[in-house]
Amino acid sequence: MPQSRPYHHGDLRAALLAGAERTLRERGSAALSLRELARDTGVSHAAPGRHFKDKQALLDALALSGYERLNQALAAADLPDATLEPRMTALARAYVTFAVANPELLELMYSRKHAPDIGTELAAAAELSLGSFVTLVADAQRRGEIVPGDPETVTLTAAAGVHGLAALATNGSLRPEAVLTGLEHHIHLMLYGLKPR
Amino acid sequence: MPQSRPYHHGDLRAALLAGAERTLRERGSAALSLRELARDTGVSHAAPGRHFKDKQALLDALALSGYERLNQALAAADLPDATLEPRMTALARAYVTFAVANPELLELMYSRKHAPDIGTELAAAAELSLGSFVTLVADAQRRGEIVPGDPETVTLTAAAGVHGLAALATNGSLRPEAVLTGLEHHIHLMLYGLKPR
DNA sequence: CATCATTGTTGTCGACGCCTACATTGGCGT
DNA sequence: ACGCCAATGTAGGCGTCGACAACAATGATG
Repeated sequence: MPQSRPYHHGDLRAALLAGAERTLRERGSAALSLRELARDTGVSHAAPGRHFKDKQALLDALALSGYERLNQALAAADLPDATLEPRMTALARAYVTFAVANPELLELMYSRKHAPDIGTELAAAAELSLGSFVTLVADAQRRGEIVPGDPETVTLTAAAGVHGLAALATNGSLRPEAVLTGLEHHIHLMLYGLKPR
Repeated sequence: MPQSRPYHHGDLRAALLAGAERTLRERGSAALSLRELARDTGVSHAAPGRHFKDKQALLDALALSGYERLNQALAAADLPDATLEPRMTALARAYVTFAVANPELLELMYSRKHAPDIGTELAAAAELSLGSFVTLVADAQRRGEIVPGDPETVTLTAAAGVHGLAALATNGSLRPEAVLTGLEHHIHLMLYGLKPR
């Protein structure tokens, strides 16, 4: 039942992305081989070239899809009407959860090596992720729940804290569950500061 | 003056590490090729194999040397007698400065793919970096300058903030100089929190 | 129904990582 | 002083990879 596939695959591009993400998750981005990917997908070794001009283009596409899913997760987790602390906690939980579930993908998304052209597209997607936190900060400032000042700066401090937590959770410095269960506490510390009141 | 080198290089291992780091800095870890490195160093393509069992071993050695220099920089920048805020600022500045000066190296150090055996050595070096912040927090708690509670947890929040800043500074989300000049402000926000007092 | 852009295949090239067999060297024990 | 040997470097080869070019099948469009 080798059931010879039709000459045209139908949706090879999506199949390649799916297979590539599987390998990425299981063995890391360095282990990704276009030829192996083609074999696993049942096409010739040059077929991927029709959909991705080179290996970097495939990685860029993976990163972009990662940002889309991350942004979706952040949007779904947002609590636009909640006050600062629960809202920040919800967003942070979504971010860290994504990071823990897709560590290699997140590493790829943050990796510094992307073509300059797709770079703009990726930068836009990345900015969108930050956007969730920007509006959170802006809303909170409007309600006086948060220190005044340049929203960008304040957002940056918050985003850095969340991203740093995710990074430490995914690179083995920290047990991921510990980060997730202790998240409320961490967010509380972030919001109220390390100095005693 | 091709001055044929003596058969034995003298310190090939160090020369390889230096050359590798140069390539890492200029073209990223993916562009690192053992054969090219051997050519640039003027030895045969198999010579590196005498000092690094495979490519990953070379990368591990690079990461380890990175941790050593980072720890040295942190130790040199520490102000053991200063109060919390200036001390934290000094450490954070050293960390972010290192990150901005060695972005690819830091990415390699944080990358998730290291052999399990060297992994222990790397983990120890990484823990040493965190150590600077741990003692900072412990000292501050002793003086009552900081919230009480599990020092690990408190340290984690602080370290995550600093590392997150460094990550955002190196991956292009942020202009590195902006992070460095705004560091005092960010640290202040971290210590005093985002909520108004 | 002819045409042709799209998509997949085959074949090839140079470079790479890694392995094995061999050559040179310098240090160590006698 | 000298012979042995571990350490270090060399030469060659194997299988795989990414990229490219030339060719084949397909199906949409007129």
